[in-house]
Formats: sequence, C-alpha cells, structure tokens
Amino acid sequence: MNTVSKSQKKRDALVKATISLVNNNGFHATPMSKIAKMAEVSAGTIYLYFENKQDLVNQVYIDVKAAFSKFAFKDYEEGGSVNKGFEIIWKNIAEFKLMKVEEAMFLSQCDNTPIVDEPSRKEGLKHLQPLLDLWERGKKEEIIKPVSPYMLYAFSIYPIAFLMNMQEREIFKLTKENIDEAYEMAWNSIKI
Amino acid sequence: MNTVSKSQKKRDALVKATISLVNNNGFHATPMSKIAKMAEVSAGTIYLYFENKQDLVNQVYIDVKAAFSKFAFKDYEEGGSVNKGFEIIWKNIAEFKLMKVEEAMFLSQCDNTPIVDEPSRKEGLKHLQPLLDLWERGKKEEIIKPVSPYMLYAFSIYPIAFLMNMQEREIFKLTKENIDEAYEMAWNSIKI
Amino acid sequence: MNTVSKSQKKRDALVKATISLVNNNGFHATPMSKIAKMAEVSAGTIYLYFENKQDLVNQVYIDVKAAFSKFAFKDYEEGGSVNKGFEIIWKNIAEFKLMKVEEAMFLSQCDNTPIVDEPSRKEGLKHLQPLLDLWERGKKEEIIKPVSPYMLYAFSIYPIAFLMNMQEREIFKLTKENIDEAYEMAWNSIKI
Amino acid sequence: MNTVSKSQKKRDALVKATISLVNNNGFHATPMSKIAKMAEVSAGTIYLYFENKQDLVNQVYIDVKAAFSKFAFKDYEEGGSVNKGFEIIWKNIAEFKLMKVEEAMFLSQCDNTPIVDEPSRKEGLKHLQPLLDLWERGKKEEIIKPVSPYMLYAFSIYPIAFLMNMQEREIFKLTKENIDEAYEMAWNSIKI
DNA sequence: GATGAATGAGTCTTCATTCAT
DNA sequence: AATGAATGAAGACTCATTCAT
Repeated sequence: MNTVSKSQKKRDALVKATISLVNNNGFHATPMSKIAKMAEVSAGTIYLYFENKQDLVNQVYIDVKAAFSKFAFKDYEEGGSVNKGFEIIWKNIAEFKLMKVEEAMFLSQCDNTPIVDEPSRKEGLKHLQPLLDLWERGKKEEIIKPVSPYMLYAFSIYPIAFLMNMQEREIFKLTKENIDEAYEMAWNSIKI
Repeated sequence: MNTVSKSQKKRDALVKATISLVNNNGFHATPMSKIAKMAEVSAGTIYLYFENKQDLVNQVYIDVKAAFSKFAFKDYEEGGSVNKGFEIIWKNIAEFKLMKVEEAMFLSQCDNTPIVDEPSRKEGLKHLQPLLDLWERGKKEEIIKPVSPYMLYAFSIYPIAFLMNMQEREIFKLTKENIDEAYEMAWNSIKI
Repeated sequence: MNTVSKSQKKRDALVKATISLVNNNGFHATPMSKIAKMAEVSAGTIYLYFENKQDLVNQVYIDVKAAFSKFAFKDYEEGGSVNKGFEIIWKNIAEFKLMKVEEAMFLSQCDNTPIVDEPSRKEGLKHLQPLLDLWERGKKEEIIKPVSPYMLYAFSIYPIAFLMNMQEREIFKLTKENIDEAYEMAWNSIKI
Repeated sequence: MNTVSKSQKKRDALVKATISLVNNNGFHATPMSKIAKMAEVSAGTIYLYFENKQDLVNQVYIDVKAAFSKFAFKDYEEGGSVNKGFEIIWKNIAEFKLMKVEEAMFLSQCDNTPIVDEPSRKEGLKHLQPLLDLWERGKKEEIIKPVSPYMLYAFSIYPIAFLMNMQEREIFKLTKENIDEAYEMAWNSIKI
C-alpha cells in the first residue's frame, strides 16, 4: 500500500506543472489544457482537484509559500542570539531561492502581479511570524534598526529575489562567496 | 502650430491606457479593445502605431524605462563625490517610484514577469550606465563594496519596488522620515 | 419481506429526481450528476437502471404518462352515460394536473418539446383509449360533435395544461368554482 | 442604397436560424456554432448582435411574439361587434399558427419551457391587450362568460397550438372545414 | 450490484487581428 | 489616417459515459 495516494500524486503533478508553465509563460498565457498535458492528466480532471483556474493558482501559491516558510525556519530555534538567528533564516531563504528555483520564481511572479487573490496572499503571509518576532526582539536589544518590518524585509530579504532572477536569466552567477557577501549586505542594511 | 501632433497624442493615450490597464489586470487579461476604448480610439487604430500586442508592451516598457532613467539622473552630474552622487540618484529613483506610481508599478510587473521580450529588456537597461559608472568609481575609491553591480542594485535600488508595492496595497505608508531611513539602509548595504 | 425492493426504490428515486430537475431547468440543462445526487445515488448507478440519458427521459415519460392515464380513469366505468363519463374523466384529469403538479408539468414540457422520442410518445398515448372510445360512442349518440378526436382533445383536455402553467407561475389561481366553470367550457366546446 | 442594412440582414438570419434549430433540437441542444453556420456568419459575430445565448433566445422570443401579435390584429378594428371581432382575431391567430409554423412552434416551445426568462415573457404579453379589451366588453354585453381571461385564453386560443403540433407531426391535418369547426368549438366554449 | 474518479468531446465565449469603407 | 464589423482560433469549463475497484 502506498503512503501517497494516487489522487495525491495527481494533485502534486498538477501543482508542479502549474509552477513550471506559469514561470515560463505567465499565468494568463498558460492554458489549462497545457497544464493537464504536462501533468499527464485529462483536461477535465483538473476540475476534480480545483474549482477553477483562479482556485488552482491560489492553492499552488499557498502550497509553495508554505513549503518556502518551512524551509526558511529549518534549524532555527527561537531562543538564540538575534544575530545568529537572522543568519540562519537568511541563508535558508537564500538556499531555497537558489536551489528550488522553480518554486521561488513562481512566488516572485505571484508577489509582483495581480494573479493571486488577496485572501490567498494573506494566507501565504501567516508563516513568516518567527522572523517578525526575531526582528522585534532585535529592536528591543538595539541590534536591529527601529523601523517597520516592511523596511527590514525590503532591504534584507527581497533583494534575494532579484539575484535569483538575474541568475535565472544567466546574467549573473551566485557562488558560495557571493552569498556570504550578499548576507553581509543584508545584515549591514538592517543592523544598527 | 502644435508641438505635439495629433498622432503623437493618440500614441500617448494608447501608452497611458496600456500602463493603467496592465497594472490593474495584468498583460494577458487586458484586451486590445479595452486599451482602444480607454484611449478613445478605434481598435484598428492601435495597429497603425504598433505592430501587435507584444510590440505594444515592448514599446511601452522602453518608453517608461526611458522616462524613469531620465528622472533618475535629474540634477545629477558625473563629477561630484560618490557619496553625494548616489544619494541624488537614489532619491530621484525613490521619488519616481512614489510619485509616478502607475509607471513604476508597470515597470515592476514587467521586470518580474515574462511579458516583455529580452531585446526590450536589454534596451531598457541601457540608460542606467551613469549609475554603474558611479559605482565603479566608488569601488576604486574604496567607498563602495567591491561586488557585482547586480548585488549593489539588488540591495540598494530593488528594495524600493517592494516598498512601493506595499504602499500601493495600502499595507504600508512611506513618509518623509521613512525615506531617509530607507536611504540609510540602502547606503549601509553597499558602502564599505 | 418488502414489497418494494431496494432496486425499485433507487429507480423510483431517479425517476422522481429527473422529474423535479427537468421541470426546473429543462432536460438539457439537467446533468446526470445532479440527478444522481438528488436521488442519493452514484453517477454510475444510473446506468444500471437506464441505458443512457435519452432512455432515462423516455422511461420517465412513459411511467408518468401511465400514472396519469390510470388516474384519469379512476372511478370510471365504460357503460354509463357519455355525459357523466366525460365529466368523471375530465375532473380526474383536472385533479391530476392540479394535485400532481410536478408530474403534470413534466408531461407538459415533454409534450411541447423534442426531448422525448417518437416511439415513447406513441407508447404514452396507448392508455387514452377509453376516452377515445367514449367520444366515439358520444358521436354515435349525437351528443358529441362529429370531429376528429384531436380536435376534441385540443379544446377540452389540452386547456387544462395552460391553466396549470399559469397557476404554477402564480399568475392565476384555480379554485373549486373555477374548476366547475372550466368543466362547463370544456363540455360546451365538444357537445353538440 | 438598401432599405435593409447589411447588419439588419445578419441579425435577421441569426433570428431565423435560431428559430429553426431550437424547433428541431430544443434550446440547450442547439449550439451557438450551428446557429452561426446556418446564418452563414462566424461564431464570434453572434456576439456583436446579442450579449449571450440567453439574450439571443429572449430577443428572438420577443421579436416573434411581436410579429405574432401584429398578425393577430390584422383587419381588426376595435368598434365592431364582439362576435365578429373575436372571429377575426381567432382566425388570424389560426392562420398564423398554420402558415407561419416555424414561428408558432418556437413560441409554443418557449411558452411551455423555462428557456425564456420572466422579463421577456412579460414583454411578449404586452401586445395582446386588444383581445383582453374585447373580452371585457363581451362580458359587459353578456355575450362572453364572466370568467378570468386566462380561462378564456385556455379554451379558445391555446387549443390551436395543440392542433398545430399534431399537424407538424403529420398526425392530423387542418383543412378549411376543420378550421371552421375549430372556430365553432372555440366560440362555444367562451360564449354565454 | 454500486461507486466515483477519470475521460475527452463539445460548449459558450473572448479577443487579437484584418480589411472594406 | 481612422474606423469598427467581422473573423475564427483558442480558452475555460461541463458533462455523459466508462471502468477499475
């Protein structure tokens, strides 16, 4: 007996196909028929798993965002130093963006485009709380600048998406050293 | 005699309509007919000014990017200190993103999405040279970190787009003080 | 031991669901899946009882027509006076149309629409023979007008369907007195 | 220069095709593509003249009903005797139903089916007023039975539809004499 | 007998693009 | 130059029917 049901496998294939095709063509230029074909499933089958096209992207977005968040807090424990804690999280995020390029690109497109609806956006944000908590503590300990978390995010986390985009376009290559340098830049921007 | 011909007015109206509609609905959810209607022009007329839909976005992208670049180097002269020069450019860019929201949102969507083709992307990049030159000089003078300009861009310029997005969604508000803080963060991330 | 088998119950439920849904939405706007759901039966199960959708309506039509005919000749015996016999039958039919509205509406829709096939139409007509016989006798006795039975039906029986439709749309209300008046009109049209 | 514009010709062709196809297959079994083909028009063109399929039937229904009503009161003038007035109207209606079979069948299907929406039904009813007025006068003059106009309609006008249906199915043939007999039956049912 | 997931042909509708005026 | 009616290919979605369980 399988631990992963046949149904789950199909849903997974659909999610994966959606990510790949939306990355390459954009949401509206990706027909359901192509998603079905890539997932090796009939066109009608999509509608057994998702209500409609909008529901499909929404769910894929939430799924991927959840996986991203889980990855972001790998090996992170709340008690440690702000400094070290941020480094762990930042490097996790960087690793995700560089290793799981497909997923990361998909999130980037959703986050800069009106294809995902507001409720799903909200849902996707939920999991980032530990980072916000860490920053809050960092501010109290006067290690982190006393500015809005949106500012902290903009200057320390968001830039990774740009680097990922450039890497994807083969304009720029991220190496081990690069990453350490990038981390330095992120930290410099938010530390007091 | 008018300095702006009737033709130019129509082209401008089409460009403006495209920006507005693509911002709100995305490229593929924006029909040519709606663009025509908003520009108060017949559907067929678009094809007198642009080859097809792809050509339309490409040209709009290049236009807006040119306007953006021009704005970015307002009041900037190449000879001055790296420090001051960067501040001028950065604040120009920030001003653009916060004042010309429509244009800025459009660029953000194009830059994170496969709707504009690669040649147009390249074309749009051309005008940023003075900033790259400034950074190069900054590196020589050991004021700017000796890292790839993509890294510099990612951490100092790209974050502004995130703040703009948040402001647009009314999640976050940029004020005078905020902007100075943001500039601080940008500068801290790239300075040695 | 049950007189009604489990199978028969399912078939009955399917027939009932079909009547109700076709009444409200029309035949082609009624999916098999909805019929199945309303009958609390799996979609595939329908095909154990009926060959396909066409066969389903056909059979439902024949069933309902049979029930209708049976009801029409309740308390009627062939030997009595034409006058009295017709009154009994007519009032039975009126009662059916006004009490069993669902069934009557279904018949009305089938009789004015190409959804039931010709063989089933013929089959459904079979049971009306006693009325035709009565009319035939009435003509011989020079009580009933010597015209085609289709004419007799058109002017004496068919009008009830119109009244039922109006009642169903809550445009017109049939009361005890109304019915007697209606019967008068029916009789006046066919009597010599 | 034509008195009938090219546009009007196309709309007419679409209306005609709709009537014919809905008669033979029913509304929901008539694809827009077939209507387009029969009207010798591209599928997309339908949507220049009608908002959607529902709007198409609604408009066709209203159109046909208007033509029917106009025909019904041909040669009729309000001042004459109730008796004669009714005969003129009744025979006009009969002539319409037997000459313009396509249109009449279409109306019959719409009137016994939920394919036309309620507002359009109301709209279609408007034109029958002169007949209602005549009946009202007939009641005052104690020539017509003092019953609801729905009853009068059911027994005198509605039966014609049945005869038309039978004729269409080649089960029954309406001749000159038949029609006079039928008129007799209609009049007998409503006269005092 | 019974289920319901899966199929894929078929439907309505949209929209980029053309072309006669 | 400008129009906008017309096209028809393509897309989202539905649903009758099948079949492995």
